[in-house]
Amino acid sequence: MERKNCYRDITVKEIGEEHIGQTLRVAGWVENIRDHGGVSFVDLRDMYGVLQVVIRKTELLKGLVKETCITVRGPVEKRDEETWNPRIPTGTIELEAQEITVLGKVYRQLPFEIMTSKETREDVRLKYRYLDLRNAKVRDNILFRSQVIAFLRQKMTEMGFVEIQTPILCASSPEGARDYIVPSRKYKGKFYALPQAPQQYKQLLMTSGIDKYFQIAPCFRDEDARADRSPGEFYQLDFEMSFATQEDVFQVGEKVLSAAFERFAPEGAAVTAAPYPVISYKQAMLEFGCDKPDLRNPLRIMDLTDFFQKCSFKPFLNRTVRAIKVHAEMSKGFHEKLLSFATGLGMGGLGYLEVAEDLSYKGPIDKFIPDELKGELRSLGDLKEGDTIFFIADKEERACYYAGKIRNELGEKLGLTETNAFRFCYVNDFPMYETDPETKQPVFTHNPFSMPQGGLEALETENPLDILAYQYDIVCNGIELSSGAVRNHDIRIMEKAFAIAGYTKEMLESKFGALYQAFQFGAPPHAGMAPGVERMLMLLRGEENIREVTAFPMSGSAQDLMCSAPGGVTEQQLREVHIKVRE
RNA sequence: GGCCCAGUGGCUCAGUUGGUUAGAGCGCCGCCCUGUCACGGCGGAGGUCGUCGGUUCGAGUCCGAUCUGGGUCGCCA
Repeated sequence: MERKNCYRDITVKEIGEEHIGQTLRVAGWVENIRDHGGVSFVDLRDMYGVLQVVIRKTELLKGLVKETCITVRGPVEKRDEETWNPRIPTGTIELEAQEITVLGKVYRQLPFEIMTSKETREDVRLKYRYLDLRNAKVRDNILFRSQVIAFLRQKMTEMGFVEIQTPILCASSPEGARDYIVPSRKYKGKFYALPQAPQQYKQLLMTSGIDKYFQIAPCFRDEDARADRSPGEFYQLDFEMSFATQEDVFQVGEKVLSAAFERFAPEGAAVTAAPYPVISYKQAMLEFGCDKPDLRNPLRIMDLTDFFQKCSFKPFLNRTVRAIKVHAEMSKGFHEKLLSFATGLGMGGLGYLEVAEDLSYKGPIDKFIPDELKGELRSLGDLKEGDTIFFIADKEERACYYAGKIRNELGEKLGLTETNAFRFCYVNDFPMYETDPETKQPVFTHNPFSMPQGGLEALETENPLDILAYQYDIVCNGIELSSGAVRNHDIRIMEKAFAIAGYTKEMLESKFGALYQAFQFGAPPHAGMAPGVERMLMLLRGEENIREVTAFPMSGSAQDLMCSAPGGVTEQQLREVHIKVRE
């Protein structure tokens, strides 16, 4: 039991039938008042739960309204059995108030009702977030977040990782997202930047000889929001390991994520056990139509481009043809809805064939498939009686994209996609470079600090677009949880890699000076990743919006509606940092 | 920056083809009620319909602009 003081002897978490007969003091908020004239009931809420307070001395009700902060003293009593409330843990007891003291008075009408705050307009909730958080349903996500973060810390520490805080005020980095910048007072015209990720610091820690680093790291990016992406700041479970290969990182990632998901997933949820399936970027784009495969969906996309070049169906000639085989009952109405979904995406149509009992095909495309090729299609698609095979044809990139969308739609609408499951995989072998559509020159696809596969030799001899990077993502249920890479720790390979992307040695030296210098002094090979904390929490809680797992979120347009940030500053503050705001 | 949706008492929403004094539920205030637990009953207050401009005899409703919020594309190495 907590130490007693003038506010309370016990919390609602601790109080129980064992306290019946004792006179105790409890503190909290008035969640509800039910006034029956001679007797009244107050639901007293603290962080842990709700306790019914009975008031027989009517004068004690005076001054109480919903959400008044009070302390109550009186005997704990057993309720008559017919008045038990099975919906709360304290439902068999109540406290009879002998004395009530108001600790925090309510002076104004509340902007919304606490118990139903989630139904209120979001900007109003955010303006009064401290009231929104009084709602147990809202608050529980934040308490849950605390537990998950504590667990992740414990797990990483157990695995020998050292938590190290890296700077919040650091140098602006030219690559990546837009930086939040902070003007310097001491150096006129110079700026700090808030870190988009502790990327360079953690690599420098490896160079320092720290073997395994981690951090629940705040990251800041000045980009526009999405439902699953806060504008401004978010947290990553950032970690990095020396003398580590891709496989070593995979083992740590799957260990910590499976442990966390097994511990915190809803009752009965299936969680992928380590080791996770590893899917190459190329395979993901083919079989899933995107680089974020949702493995809850059993359907796979196949490529029938070559086959259809031998057939006479004109819309499929000189097109990439992807196909999805489904074994499920489908009504005419289902096909109509699916077709309108497809055309809604921009597709010209959605052909399909049904496999009949005698293994012949039913569908308008059948007559374009020569009889001698019908068997080939059957074996290519492993087609059986009752199967339906859908065809998606377009230019390669479109066909790939559409096939992915159709796969998702089929999986969901036919009920094939698992529910209450967390299906993880790694996606790896991302291309190192892609072509900039404007300049037609190679640019880094993802992280410029990744090690190219094949090292210096590949950079010197191969077409840059064919070079793969030791770059990988963790994907869960179609959501990218994390990116990571084996880093490029060799200064010569780095110079070459940046040269291909159009950076001179001088640019590399000036923009990434610290890494460039550090890697000249015996840098160890190292690798890591950084799963997003909010993404994990959203998955675990089934929340669609990142604000629901953040205590004090900004609005989508990057404002703190509660504290009015960003806000103006005084002329003096501006002068001190050498800034004049243009009208 | 583009596109889509929304904005009507404190909250959630209704409001027909442009036509009387803009309604409901919850909350709030007052009174009644000795076992409720989203208690119940009776009564009451509370709205320049986001803002500005236009069309019209007349605008919550139609048009234009703008602000705010949400979603999304761009963006997010």
